[in-house]
Amino acid sequence: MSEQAFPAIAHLLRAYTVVEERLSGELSAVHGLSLKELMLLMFLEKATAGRLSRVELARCMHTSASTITRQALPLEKRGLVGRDADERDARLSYVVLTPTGHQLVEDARATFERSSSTFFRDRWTEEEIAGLSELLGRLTVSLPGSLI
Amino acid sequence: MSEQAFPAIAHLLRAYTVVEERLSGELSAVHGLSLKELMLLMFLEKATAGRLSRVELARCMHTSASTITRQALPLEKRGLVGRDADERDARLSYVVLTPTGHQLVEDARATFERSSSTFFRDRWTEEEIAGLSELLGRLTVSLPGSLI
DNA sequence: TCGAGAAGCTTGCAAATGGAAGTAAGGTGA
DNA sequence: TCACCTTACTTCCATTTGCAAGCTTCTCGA
Repeated sequence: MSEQAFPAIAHLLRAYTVVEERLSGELSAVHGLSLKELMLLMFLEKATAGRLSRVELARCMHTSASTITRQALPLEKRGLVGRDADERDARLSYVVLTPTGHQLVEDARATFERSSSTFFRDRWTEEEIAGLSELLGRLTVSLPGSLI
Repeated sequence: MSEQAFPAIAHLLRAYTVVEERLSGELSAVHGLSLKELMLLMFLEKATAGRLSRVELARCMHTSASTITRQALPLEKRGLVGRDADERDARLSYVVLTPTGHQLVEDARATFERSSSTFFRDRWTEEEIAGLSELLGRLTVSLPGSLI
């Protein structure tokens, strides 16, 4: 059993709350999007044809299907996503990125990137940031839902 | 602006959801505690005299005072924490760890440590885990609420 | 001493979320 | 073909949480 695992995980939990707080505030102020809404849109952008079924989205976001149903509703009302039916399987209803949504993702991603880099402004070399990214990526390498 | 900041933060967000999911499940099954409840108890254990006021706890947990009020209630009913008044300031009501609570924290911390180490079971050297811990610690070094 | 403002805590209300249940549709084996 | 099961999605209910409002107590300056 690792000696360093506990402090590493404890730091991860604390780092998350801080990162989530700052990113959410910035995104909400600049684009009127919550962090989770942007994540949803970015998963759509990354998907082929810019669309995913609701269960696929739930798996990407590590959340429940009912949450996706409700998170997509306000995005649909804002015209950022649409609703596509599958020709073969009438159970499926895809969430599809609209051109408006695509544009907003591009803008919000820039905000995300700018805000992300502020966490590392002081005393971080590019190699250290890349190292952190690589280590964190290894923690989740086998799981669905990567945006990278 | 850093090139690697975005992937690093994206990985951090994803790693958190996975870690939180597994830790919460394990702690809930073994000790009937949520992850946040255990964090609260561990902050008390770390504090001098095993007690903190509700606003101090809120700052440690990066949450609101009302949340602390409500999170402490079930712990109080289970006899894990008690309620202490301040002799000087009648506004303050400390949350104080009971002997029962202290024992449970010890047990649950062992579960936490064992579960934490499972994330690193494959292909991680002790140096890499320590490196990840150090980098994540640097992200939050200036903020309150460290358990380390 | 007294009044204004700040601080600590609790409560009411609204929003987000997960799980269970319900509905509709697809797949499968006899 | 047709029961039976599974899957996708939605809705209901309970839980968690933050913010605003309210109450009590403390502090500070006139």
